[in-house]
Amino acid sequence: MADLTAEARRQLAAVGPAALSVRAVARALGMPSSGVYRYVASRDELLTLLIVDGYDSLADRLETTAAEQSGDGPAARRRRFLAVTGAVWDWADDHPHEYALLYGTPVPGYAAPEATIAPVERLTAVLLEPLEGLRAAAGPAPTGLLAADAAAVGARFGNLEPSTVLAALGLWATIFGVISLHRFGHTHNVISGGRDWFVQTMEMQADRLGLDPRDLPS
Amino acid sequence: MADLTAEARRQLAAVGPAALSVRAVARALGMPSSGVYRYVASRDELLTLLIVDGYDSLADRLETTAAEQSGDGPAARRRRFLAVTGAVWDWADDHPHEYALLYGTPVPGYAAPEATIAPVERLTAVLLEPLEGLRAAAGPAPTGLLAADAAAVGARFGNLEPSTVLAALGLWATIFGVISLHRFGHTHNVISGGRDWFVQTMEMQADRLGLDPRDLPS
DNA sequence: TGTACATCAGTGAACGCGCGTTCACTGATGTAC
DNA sequence: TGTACATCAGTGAACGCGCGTTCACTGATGTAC
Repeated sequence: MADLTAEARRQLAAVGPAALSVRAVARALGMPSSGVYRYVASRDELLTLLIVDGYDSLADRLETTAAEQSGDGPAARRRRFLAVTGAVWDWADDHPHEYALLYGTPVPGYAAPEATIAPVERLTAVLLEPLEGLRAAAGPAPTGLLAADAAAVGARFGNLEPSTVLAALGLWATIFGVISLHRFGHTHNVISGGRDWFVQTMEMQADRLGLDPRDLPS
Repeated sequence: MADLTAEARRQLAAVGPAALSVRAVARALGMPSSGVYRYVASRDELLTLLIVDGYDSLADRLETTAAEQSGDGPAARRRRFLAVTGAVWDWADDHPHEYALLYGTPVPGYAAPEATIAPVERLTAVLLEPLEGLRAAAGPAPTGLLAADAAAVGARFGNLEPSTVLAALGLWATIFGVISLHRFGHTHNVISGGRDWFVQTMEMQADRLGLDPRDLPS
């Protein structure tokens, strides 16, 4: 079973989610294609396994990065914020097909299973943590339906204010927007240093969110 | 030929880019599958046609929206900015599969052809136009490799300052980040009113970019 | 310690499917003299 | 005005492919008495 997921991961990295086939995985395992069905009910279930696996891999990386940049002051929070967001970029760079599987076009007819909830929460938690306690300059409070959504998210993750949640949702979109535009080919002939763009955009976001800019190296 | 692209568009809207097949299009046209090859050299070329078509469709919509919101003052610019960005959301909402084709995972082994350059420039122009002349509060200037990129983009589209271009690139990422996260299923159980989120995020962006908030209806 | 039986990992053949693409062709339309 | 020829849109059969999935099975491993 471990061999199966390991091989599926390898195939995914090699050919991408769309071209991943049960038969190819079985072939690489030296097994008839039917053998895979002892472990997995369908191709969709195999993909689900890989999706959960991907979120876990990304969350692991971010948690490790956050732990390396621990500290309580505002400067440490800013440093951690930049390190963690940068780690998202780097993970996507190291795992382009996994990134596409998680954040690209969903496979048709596929509905995210419950199994993804837990690792996604880990992700959210580690991305939001540096923003805890922020109240200044985060921007306007959400209104309408969004106010309730923001309050719910804020309560679930470290008691963030609704205005901070709204700002954080914008940050969320910006992180994955920059990475997706880059990974999916929209920056060709526009931006030469993709990571520079990401980093400088994240610094802008840190300023916007009111993360302390003082006491930074260089 | 017009029938062909029209039918291909219809198929795309119905089944999505991944499932679009030469044979299905031919079938719908009451033609043997080989007939399509008189007009198109391969499935890839058909997809390219649809991509260019998609960009044109989106650019048309944005240009129309911009024209409806013409005017020169700062308030008009802000109104236009919000209308045009909102039109991106609405277009994606009306053409989910086209959106996925343009901004989702690229089809494997596919390289954007030159034919997409022109419509993408139209898009860029209409999105950047409301930002012309902005200098205040747009944020820091880009550094390193990105400075040259930003200068080039700024010169090509209405003489924007590098700092404005950097801010605009962040805007670009935010627009498509919000829409992609929403369209690709990441806001389930998080955000109930997708368009509200988009609109309020765009208002935040307008503030951030220094687009005049005065004189707005309500 | 030895036998009987159940469990379970893996086998191999087969199913039906739809796909992209090639190829030699037919028959109608249009043009040139 | 009439004939000869070229162009070209569309035809139909066939190619080889890899896919997901089912099904009845074999043979080894482990457990119970």
